[in-house]
Amino acid sequence: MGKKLLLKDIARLAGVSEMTASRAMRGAPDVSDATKRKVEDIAKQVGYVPNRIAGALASQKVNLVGVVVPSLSSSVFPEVLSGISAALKPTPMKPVIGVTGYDPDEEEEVIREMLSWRPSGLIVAGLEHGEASRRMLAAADCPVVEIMDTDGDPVAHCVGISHLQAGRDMAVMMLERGYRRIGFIGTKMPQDFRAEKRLKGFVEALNAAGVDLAGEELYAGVSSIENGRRLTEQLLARIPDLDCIYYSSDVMSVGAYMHCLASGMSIPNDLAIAGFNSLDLLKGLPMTLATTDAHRFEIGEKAAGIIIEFTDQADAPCQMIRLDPTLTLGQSL
Amino acid sequence: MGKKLLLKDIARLAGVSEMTASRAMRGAPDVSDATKRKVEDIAKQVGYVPNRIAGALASQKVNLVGVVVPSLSSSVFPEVLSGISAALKPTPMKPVIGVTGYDPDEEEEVIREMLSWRPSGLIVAGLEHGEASRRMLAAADCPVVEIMDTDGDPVAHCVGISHLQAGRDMAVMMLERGYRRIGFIGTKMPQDFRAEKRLKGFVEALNAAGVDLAGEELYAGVSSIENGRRLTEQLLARIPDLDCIYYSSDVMSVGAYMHCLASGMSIPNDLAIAGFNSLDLLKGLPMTLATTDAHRFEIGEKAAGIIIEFTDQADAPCQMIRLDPTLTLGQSL
DNA sequence: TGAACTATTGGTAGCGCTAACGGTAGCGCC
DNA sequence: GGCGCTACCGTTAGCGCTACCAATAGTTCA
Repeated sequence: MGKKLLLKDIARLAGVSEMTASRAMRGAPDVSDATKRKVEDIAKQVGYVPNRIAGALASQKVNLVGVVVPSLSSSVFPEVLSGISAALKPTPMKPVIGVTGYDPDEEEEVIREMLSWRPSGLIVAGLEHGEASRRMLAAADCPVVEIMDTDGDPVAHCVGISHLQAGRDMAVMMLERGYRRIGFIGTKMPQDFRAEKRLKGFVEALNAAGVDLAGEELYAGVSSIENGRRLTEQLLARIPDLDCIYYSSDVMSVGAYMHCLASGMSIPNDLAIAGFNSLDLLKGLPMTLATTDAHRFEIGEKAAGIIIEFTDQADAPCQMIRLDPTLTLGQSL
Repeated sequence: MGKKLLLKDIARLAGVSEMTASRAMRGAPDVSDATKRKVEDIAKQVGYVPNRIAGALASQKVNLVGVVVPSLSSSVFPEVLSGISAALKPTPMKPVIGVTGYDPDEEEEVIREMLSWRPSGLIVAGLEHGEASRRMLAAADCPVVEIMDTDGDPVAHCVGISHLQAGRDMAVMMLERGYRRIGFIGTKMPQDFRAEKRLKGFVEALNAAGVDLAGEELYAGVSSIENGRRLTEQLLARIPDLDCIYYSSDVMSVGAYMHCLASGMSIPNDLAIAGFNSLDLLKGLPMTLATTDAHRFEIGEKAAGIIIEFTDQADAPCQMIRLDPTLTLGQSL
């Protein structure tokens, strides 16, 4: 184990002042090439790793961007993260991930934790937060971006799609294709506000056409193929004449597909299905399933872009970027 | 935006010294309940968020555990993370995730970045690292745990399974079931050392029984159902008499299943398949597929346990925890 | 030649918080 | 009263680094 190398140690070894060593390490200007090389060589040789805690405190700069998401287990947020990473690549900033597990209290704690490190920016999924969380976000002295969703009242900048719209679009599409006995299956339902909004928009558009939602299964647990399959079976047992089901996630609609495969039902003749998110999972299936692309990568990219643009521009007017959900019909509708 | 509230501000507002306010905020002892409550109330009221950078520098304590993984897009590492989070729950430590994208240079940078924050511990996936990375890990003045894999020469503590063994076990199983024309399909193949080890053990055990690997597809891209399907088709086109294929991942074997569904092949009669990792993805399929459970959650738990156990016990002897890969036969072999 | 520059280096003073220790008050006890 | 407690609170001195200015040497130019 190391014996705690400090900047002053490598300064001494290099025969320069601490200040010069610091400049050399950071690639700051005003250091001769020779000195810089010497310092760097010595640092590498002895395995010096600068203490950023001290550096950050002294410079009042932390090149980290907090990213607060509810979950990493589906590929939804990892893809948003890819977008963020891609956009941050040419800058010195790095993303730091916090996971809330769809729990508002946990979210509050994660946000507090993030802000306590005084990041250069904060990206938070969703518009729904506890009172304390909202206050912290509003009072943060770094740019804050709320992502994924634009239906609501953002505290700060905002990049996302309208999930109400996504739900409406899907309803219209299903009605157009002639379905009338339509159901909905969702997971994480009290907690996943975006799925709830899709359902709301969906039902709204159905009603506008004089059609009622024929039935729904709302499940508190996670999305999975298994649950998709089980809940589909369950809903069909309750309401056998359904001709179409809208799922809160592609993972669930794949489960439905599996149910149909296993029980010999034909899609879309016996049952039409549609999911949400345009997950990779859908690619490679023998049949393409209807879904909606929420532009996750792009959301991440644009959110990071806002952080980059607004660093040290504290009270700039808040931006709102609304992307269009893109519906794919597939062969399942 | 806030006007930069400092501890001294809330101390003044509460009519106590900075030190007392600090103790109250942190729940340190030697503060009367009345004072503590007063300080906390004021802090909450004005929305004070402590500056942990300063706190960490002063106390030389950072309650963060770095976790360095190659990817978040499959559910492999998120589940390891769950295990880590679960184990850290009762402690004040929190995980911080770094993603390398299977790139050694990126890994070096991520490790350096992590260590520069002086975390309480570091968990790194894999045993293969660049020279500089190894040096940093060896010199780190916090416990370091390498996870997933035990076949190699750990720098530090180590928790994982033997992938050689996993490969061997699967070969033995396939031979037992009577397959002789056996192929392998893998992704991320030069970079994913663990998949490579499984292949090595697999081929070794086949050879030991006098059987040669009948063919293989090694693909540099990512695992996906789509790629599993495509590569299966490709391999079968090249070597039509294969009766069994071992995949580097369950995602890929599901792709194979899709290929069989789409082309009317019967599993395991026309083709037997097996994957790896016992992903959730497999649950809910009309047929259970052979796989091996690598105990990802448990690996995360045990790794975090080591960090907890060895904090401030710098030069303790390195532990090595080897879990047993658990093979599930399913209906596909 | 000397003033005015540029390029490079060093010293000083914190950044915002906490460890460590030093008080002070209140109590019980002999 | 004095001693030894316990409970609480304050003062001092940094943590390891960097911003900011001053200083020095080497050049250029009028």
